[in-house]
Amino acid sequence: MALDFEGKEPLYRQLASILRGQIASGQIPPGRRLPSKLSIRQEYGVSQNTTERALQLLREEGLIETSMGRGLFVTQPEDRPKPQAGQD
Amino acid sequence: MALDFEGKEPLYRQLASILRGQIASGQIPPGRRLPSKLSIRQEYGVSQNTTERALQLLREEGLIETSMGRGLFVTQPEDRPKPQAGQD
DNA sequence: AAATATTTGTACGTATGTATG
DNA sequence: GCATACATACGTACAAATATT
Repeated sequence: MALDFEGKEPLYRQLASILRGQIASGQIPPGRRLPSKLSIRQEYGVSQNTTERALQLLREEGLIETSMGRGLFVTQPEDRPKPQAGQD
Repeated sequence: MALDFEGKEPLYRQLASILRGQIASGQIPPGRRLPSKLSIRQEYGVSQNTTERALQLLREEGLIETSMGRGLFVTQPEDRPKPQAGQD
């Protein structure tokens, strides 16, 4: 998956969608660590800010938890809140 | 109210708290427009980024709504979601 | 109608602090 | 002590929607 830099969908939302998909599909299973923010940034070619915003969305959705100095982790499904409307 | 630039509390949280207080106290009543992001930035001496993050918190809490090109508005209390824990 | 100003939204880059390994 | 990784914060630029002149 790659970002559409020309599209109207904001990059941080696109990035969030991609990562959300990887979590939903089990490609990155619960408890597993995600790539570091630096890796994500480099892989998708976006800024730290954009990466941060994307991750914050996932954090709000309860899909990931961040552990300072350790990394980003996929939450256990039973720990996730009920999804509200409008998260694609 | 002013920000404590030396304190350990992040500036964006401090700023959010101040604005939250102004809303809660009725100083800025429901339906009323808040100062623009530029004004906020200038008044408190923080960056756009920091202002944005503070406002995003309030947006998540349902205290404000933003209207592109128009401004930031205090939501009607009946439109706000039940407050979750940990919003000081 | 048209140009200008205001205001929010997105995005970049950079620097520094703090926690963990 | 050093490397890795997340967190906060700064400044800047431009796009998009709205309001004003």
